[in-house]
Amino acid sequence: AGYIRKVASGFYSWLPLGNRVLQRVSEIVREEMDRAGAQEVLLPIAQPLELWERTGRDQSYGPLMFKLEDRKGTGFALSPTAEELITTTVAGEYTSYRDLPVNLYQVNWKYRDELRPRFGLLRAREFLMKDAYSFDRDLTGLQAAYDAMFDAYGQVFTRCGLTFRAVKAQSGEIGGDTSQEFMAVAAVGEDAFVWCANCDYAANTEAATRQSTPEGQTPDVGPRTKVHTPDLPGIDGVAKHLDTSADLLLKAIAFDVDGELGLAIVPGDREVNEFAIGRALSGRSVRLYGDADFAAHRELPKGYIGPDFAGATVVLADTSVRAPHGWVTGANETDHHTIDTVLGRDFTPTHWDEIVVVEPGDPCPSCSAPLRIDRGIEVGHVFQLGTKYTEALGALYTDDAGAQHPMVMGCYGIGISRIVAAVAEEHHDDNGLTWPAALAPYDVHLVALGDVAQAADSLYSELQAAGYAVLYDDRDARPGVKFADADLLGVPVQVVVGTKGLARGVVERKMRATGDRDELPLDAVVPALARA
RNA sequence: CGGGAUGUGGCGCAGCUUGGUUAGCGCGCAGCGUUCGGGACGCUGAGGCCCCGGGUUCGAAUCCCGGCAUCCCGACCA
Repeated sequence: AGYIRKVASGFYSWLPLGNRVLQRVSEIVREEMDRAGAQEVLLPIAQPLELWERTGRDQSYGPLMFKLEDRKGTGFALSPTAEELITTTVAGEYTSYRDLPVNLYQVNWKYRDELRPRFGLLRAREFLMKDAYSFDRDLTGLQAAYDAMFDAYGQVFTRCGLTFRAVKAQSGEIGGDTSQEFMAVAAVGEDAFVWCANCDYAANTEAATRQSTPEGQTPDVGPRTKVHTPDLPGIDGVAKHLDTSADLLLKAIAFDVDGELGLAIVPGDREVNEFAIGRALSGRSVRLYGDADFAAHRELPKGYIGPDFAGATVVLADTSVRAPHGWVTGANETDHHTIDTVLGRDFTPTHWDEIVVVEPGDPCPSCSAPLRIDRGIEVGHVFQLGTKYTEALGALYTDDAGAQHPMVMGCYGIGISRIVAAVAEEHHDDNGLTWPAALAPYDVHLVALGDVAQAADSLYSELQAAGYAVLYDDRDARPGVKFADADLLGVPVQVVVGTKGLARGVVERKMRATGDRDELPLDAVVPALARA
């Protein structure tokens, strides 16, 4: 429809129509940020690499950053986000408890050299983002700032016409503790999220958990018995060979925890959530074993590790392992499993938690109703960061007793260019776009048909004088072309001035989204539009 | 980074297997004419380093080698 044009993978030019939509989203965001008490700033996109070295994120962000050098060889990065720069800025400008709280935001281009840009604007390498950063004296202040931002975000997405859901999130690279994502519900979305139709629980798949299983009775089964299970790759093969089902097997997934061996124990039909292991062992560094780890630890019988493996210092079991079964598990010996393996008698986990990837139908952790999974586009994300950046970069304030403390920080992002794509995804039909009024590039699409220039010109002026943004199609083209183009561009209200109607003193109005049409008196178009 | 595919006027594509006239089609664009309320039609015309660099050959869009770019799946990441 001529809104954007691709320049390179992940880079887009915004043409006149697209730019107008982008500006409208930006203005909505600015209004809601200002209303929430934030102040707009504008930071440089090219930022000294030295700044990123101070928090170590030049390494952890690494290849995701576009880097460049000036003529003297000083390194810069194109901003993928701006925690470092805003924190040093605040450290230089605000020093007293009397200065806090403060909340600064900008609307600016961000750059991330994604491994695989895709889906047009949904995952671009250059994208317009609103990033806000709050600084408070303490956690109470942070919570208030976070809540205000959360509410403002809801306003923004509602005004943009998106169907969205706020979900509990994993913080990821940015760091910090509490965080929530705003997902625009869309089948093309890259992210799956879990939600409960019965209560307000919602979380992305990394953060989602199911209701825990209570402690059960000890099952009445015979002694643990070793069986020969050669050449049986995978859980299903073993289950079939032993004439049982995958959910009665236990997987023992090896992971590294601060250099020691950990095992994650889950039923054979479930996947381990690596993030959940990290949460369960909070404070410790966790990483699932890969091929290189098994190569370095020949003593591990890969594929045949049991929950009682002697070398493991941490045995973290999903609570569903409490179910009273005689489990089939690895025998800690290649080509062998054991049957009738019983919790408490044959193995004892050191830790319990919810560590499986949630699947549809699992019980909701807060109300036990069946959970559902949908896909969405992440259009916003709010974080409670704490003092990770303010300590590293020296953003301190002096309290009323003269003591210094790191400021308590939050950060809040909205993908503005991504919203444009998400709204287009939700608001279109076979003929083209059907913009919500708040985002449309124009309020009215005025179509002149035939020899009506005088009437159409004056109506155009009249509408503009009344404050409407009007797209005026006065081309010398056939009616069908004009109608089709008007539908394609998706301006919410079409006003058609034609010779037939003009003879009766009327123009036709068509609502793009619904297709509803009616006639308006030529001399009362503005008041009629105002009533709608 | 692994797998798959594609690069030919502004856009969408054919031609390549089997090398050989001025490289073709649709849309779009320009001029003229007829049309004119749901993507009209006729005539005329403009517009192409056939992704780039090597090579084979009398001759390469076509065959060979090496790059680059783009898209899709996955891994990864927000």
